Amino acid sequence: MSDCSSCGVRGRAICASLDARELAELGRMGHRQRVGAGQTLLWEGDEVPLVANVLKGVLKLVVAAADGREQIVGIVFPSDFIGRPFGKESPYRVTAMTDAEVCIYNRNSFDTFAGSHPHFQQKLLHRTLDELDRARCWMMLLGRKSAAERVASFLLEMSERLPAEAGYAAESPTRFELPFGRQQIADLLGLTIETTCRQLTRMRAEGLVDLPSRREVVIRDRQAMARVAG
Amino acid sequence: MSDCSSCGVRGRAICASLDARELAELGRMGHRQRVGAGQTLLWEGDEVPLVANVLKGVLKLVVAAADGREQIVGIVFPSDFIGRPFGKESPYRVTAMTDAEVCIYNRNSFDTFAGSHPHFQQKLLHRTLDELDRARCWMMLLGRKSAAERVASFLLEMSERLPAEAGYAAESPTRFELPFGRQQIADLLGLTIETTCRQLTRMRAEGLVDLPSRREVVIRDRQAMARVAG
DNA sequence: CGCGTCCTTGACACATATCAAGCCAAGTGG
DNA sequence: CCACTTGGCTTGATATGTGTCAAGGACGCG
Repeated sequence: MSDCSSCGVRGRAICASLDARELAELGRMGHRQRVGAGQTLLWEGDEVPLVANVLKGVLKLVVAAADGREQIVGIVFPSDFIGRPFGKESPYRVTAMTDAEVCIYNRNSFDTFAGSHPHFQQKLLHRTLDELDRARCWMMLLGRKSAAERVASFLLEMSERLPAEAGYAAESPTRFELPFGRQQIADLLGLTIETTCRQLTRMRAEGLVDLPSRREVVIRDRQAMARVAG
Repeated sequence: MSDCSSCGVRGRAICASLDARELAELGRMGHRQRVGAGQTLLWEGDEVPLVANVLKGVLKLVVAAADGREQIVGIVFPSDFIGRPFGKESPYRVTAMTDAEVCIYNRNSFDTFAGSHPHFQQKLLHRTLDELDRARCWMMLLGRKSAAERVASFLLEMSERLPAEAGYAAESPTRFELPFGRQQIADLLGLTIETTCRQLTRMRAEGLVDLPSRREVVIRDRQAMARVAG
């Protein structure tokens, strides 16, 4: 059982639509859990019926082929929702990219709760629609964009979606720290690690970005970057 | 105002969750409309607030870049739902691939109706979740699969999703007619028309498929095809 | 029959993958 | 504090799959 009143994402997660009594009811059904970086919370085709809210950290949704190729099909941040409500098994793996903390619910109880709280379900629908839009834009990137365009698009999207860290400006920060390494950028962009790397090097050489350390990025010319993103 | 009782997809579309009284209410809000092949129902960034159900025909959802490159990010069949409820503009274009017929609703009225009919909204959520899963699997295809794998995956998916035409077996038909031409297959797979074409020719030469006419497909070796699909 | 559109095939170019080495930073143990 | 190791990153050389450009073929339609 979770103490929702102390929850860091209270107000941003789907739970925001609940009043005190409802929140208590849902809280009794869920519990917090830590997930270490690299640990997998949910396997594709998993029987385990669970859904969750992200409290802390960043997780990836991965579709893997039999031969080991991987494509990251989504990234979830604090206050985002994880899982496949309503009986279907998850078609993708959910793995933590950083140390994370999630609030887990049994899917059946969650489904029942959602079914009897329309406002809550509506929130879930909103989120799912937004996710769908994002996924579809990403399909354009994967299907039609060049390596340079992909990397530029990626950096711009990250600069907007990454939760502002302490010390960085909140709105469209120009400097941010990626929660993952080169291979994972490649898996996200549908490229190899080498191509990804070369593009980053080139962009640094051209003065578009600065890369102070492995995971830090400074966008030096946002406009030019947007032009490259296509 | 539509006559829902005579609707061809009554029972399969989201409206299936409604009783007679509710159906009448929704019916008063909607009206049928024909959309000719090639005609665009909805433009990306469109202000027109509408959503719709597909009654007949096949439509594509397209994301286009400034330079003309296009990526099809979804295909909708009869009983499928079109549009972006809850205030956001559609991020993609919706164009008919065949002569089609849709049942159109004003988005605001639709939102209000959905908000007050939880069962209906739940159906919408189910559909959206399914769409999202499908989109994510497609991302794997676009990001990581070879041309041969893409074409094979495409043919298999079409053989399952294409509404069975008269004269064809209903379940996973081996013979079917594509509702679109080579360029559109290419836009769907993130390939050029030439590459798509060559792969089809190769598969025919290898005896995997038969292509009796431009739009007809016969899968001759489903298992081998699945193996190629990766 | 002639015309237009879509499809197919071919030759070639090029972007990205692949293979292989080396580099760098952080950690570990002496 | 300094070798040494390790894992991730970067760079280079080369291969290859897919795109591009161009021509020809098939089909449908007036």
